[in-house]
Amino acid sequence: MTDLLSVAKKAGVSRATAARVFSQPELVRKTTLQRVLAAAEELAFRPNRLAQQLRTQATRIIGVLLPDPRNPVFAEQLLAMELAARQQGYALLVTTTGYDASQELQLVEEMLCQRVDGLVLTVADAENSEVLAKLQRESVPYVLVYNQPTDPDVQAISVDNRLAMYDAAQYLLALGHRQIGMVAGPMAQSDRARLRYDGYCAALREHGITPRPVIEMASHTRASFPLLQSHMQGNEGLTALLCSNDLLALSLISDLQRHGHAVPDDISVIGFDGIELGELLFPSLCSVVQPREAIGREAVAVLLAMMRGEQPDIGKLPHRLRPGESAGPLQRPDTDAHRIRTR
Amino acid sequence: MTDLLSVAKKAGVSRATAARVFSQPELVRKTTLQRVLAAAEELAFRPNRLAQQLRTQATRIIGVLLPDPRNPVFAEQLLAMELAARQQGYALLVTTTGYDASQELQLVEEMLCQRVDGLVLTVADAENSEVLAKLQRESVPYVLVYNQPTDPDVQAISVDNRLAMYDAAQYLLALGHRQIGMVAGPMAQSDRARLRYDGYCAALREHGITPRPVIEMASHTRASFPLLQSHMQGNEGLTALLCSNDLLALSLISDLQRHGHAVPDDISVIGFDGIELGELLFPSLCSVVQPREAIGREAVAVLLAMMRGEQPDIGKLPHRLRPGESAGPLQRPDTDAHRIRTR
DNA sequence: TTGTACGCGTTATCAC
DNA sequence: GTGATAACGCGTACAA
Repeated sequence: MTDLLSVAKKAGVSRATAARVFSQPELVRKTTLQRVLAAAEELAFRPNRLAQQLRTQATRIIGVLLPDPRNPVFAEQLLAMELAARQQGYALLVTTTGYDASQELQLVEEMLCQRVDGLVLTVADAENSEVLAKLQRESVPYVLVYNQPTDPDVQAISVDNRLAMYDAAQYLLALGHRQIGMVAGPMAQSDRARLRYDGYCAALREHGITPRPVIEMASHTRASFPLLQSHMQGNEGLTALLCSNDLLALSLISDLQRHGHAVPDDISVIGFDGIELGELLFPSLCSVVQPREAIGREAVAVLLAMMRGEQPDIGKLPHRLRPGESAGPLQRPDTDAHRIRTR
Repeated sequence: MTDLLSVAKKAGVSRATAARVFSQPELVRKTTLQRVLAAAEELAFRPNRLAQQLRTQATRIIGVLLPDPRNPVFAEQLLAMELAARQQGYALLVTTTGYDASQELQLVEEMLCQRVDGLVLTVADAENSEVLAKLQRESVPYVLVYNQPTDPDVQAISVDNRLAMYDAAQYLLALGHRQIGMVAGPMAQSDRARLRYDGYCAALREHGITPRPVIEMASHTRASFPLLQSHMQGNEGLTALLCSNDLLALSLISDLQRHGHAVPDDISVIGFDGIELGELLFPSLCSVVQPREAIGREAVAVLLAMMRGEQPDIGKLPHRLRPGESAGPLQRPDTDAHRIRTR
């Protein structure tokens, strides 16, 4: 691959001049500029970013660590980040953890070796994370996304998870529901699921209702109907469910339907994240919407600001409850309800 | 950030020795090894991959270009690639095009500046693509994914799109359907959609049925019901639909349901891709499954083989038709059918 | 306006 | 076993 020196030779100038053509063209006489450009073209010169990066000690690469791109909430954020980053001349180095905290350290370490200019991370549990502990002692700027750590010193882009789920619970309460449960993936692995559970509890208590324990699924994104079944029977059977994320909610809804429960007539379901897909399905998914694109854009913006030495103090991003066909008013008990429905 | 030289000094050895500690530890006396390691630890030495890459002329980075990570088919492939790549010590530089061919060239160019060791691309249209034309003349190994170019010289990982859709159409024919349509996004932008349409046509012709023109949607992933409506009325109204991808199928199904058409009783729908989500919804999505994980893994494997100078001759990967609740046997016309269904 | 010369942090090829 | 030393390709202060 041709380098700057060959271009310089061909154009009959020094390497410095050739270099300037690309870095500070305004300092070069028009005619020589043309000559160099022509030579570069002819030799199919392609500037070597590795050398630039090594020389300038800046890569314009952002390291991204996320649990799983198959969850649309991350895919949507990723897309937004890539767009925002590119617009500022940054590229994305992407790694995935599969929600496995034990991989985080190693993956970040490798991105640091690559000298990424900054990191955007979604860790499993921000409260006790090796990675975060390590990054505290490093000088690389980093931003958490979706995580909501208690430590105010670490920059994090998220909604107010507690309040968001509180709002969702209030929504169900306003619809007349009293038997409300919450479904989540492995709680120990998710700081945000715990906050959301707090919000759920708070809302119920305000109405004099004793919150139920979380119905914990083995997977973050896939519900298991048998684990739910017992909670749905009898006088105190659930009439509404809050899910810690949309994928879980969707899989729950279809499982419910398959087992002859109508949504929302028999049971209302609310998700969390507000992924696009939810709007597009039938029944459409009622969900607590996190502004995923804004979160992605903001993550990049904040990171770039930090690189400039600024201290962007970020507040929580706004959530909103998106109504949907999956959540409706409490139905009066009606034993015939099932008969007229197909399946 | 400390470099090898500082470590060497601290350990009282030359830089060469310090370097050997990391590259060929067996060539270094145990005691000096320890000393260097200790010094490295103490100084928090982190090898600079940029320098390594510049020196060795190899980055162990794979450039990835894909349309949109929000489409699960790409997210699933991306995850598989990241895992496979990492296992071999490679990292992923990811860029997105939003199905916009005019961006492909520029994005690839930037990855080449970064000196990626290879490229994995899904282009809009492999048949007339600037990027591919350019890459022909470069020496970087690259692999197409999902694309199915006619040129046998360009490596591509895909299923046999034509045959796959042919099979799907046969499946519907076997279920008794005769009024079968195909829905797709912008055809001009998708080589694979065109092949799939060919398959659809072939199957219908075999049964003496005249294929219909594609029902073309403005978006690759979102159906518009009004565009479909006219095709569903009357004696020759459609009873089954093939979609060029799963997202389109899902949005179609929910639109149909919302407008009072039952799936599959009024109309059967088959998707293409076999995304996980399809299985998890209700009705579950009947779909032509592409082995997304295998495709991702294979893309990386083939690329690495090419880097080694091998010429991996790859055949098409197998597809399979996954039955699902969205496609069923043709129902005899029954004008009361709607009445007993809710909504 | 252009050229000279040094350094970014490695690896690799020699000698010793 | 270990140590000089030359690349890798570029940016940039400084001199001309």
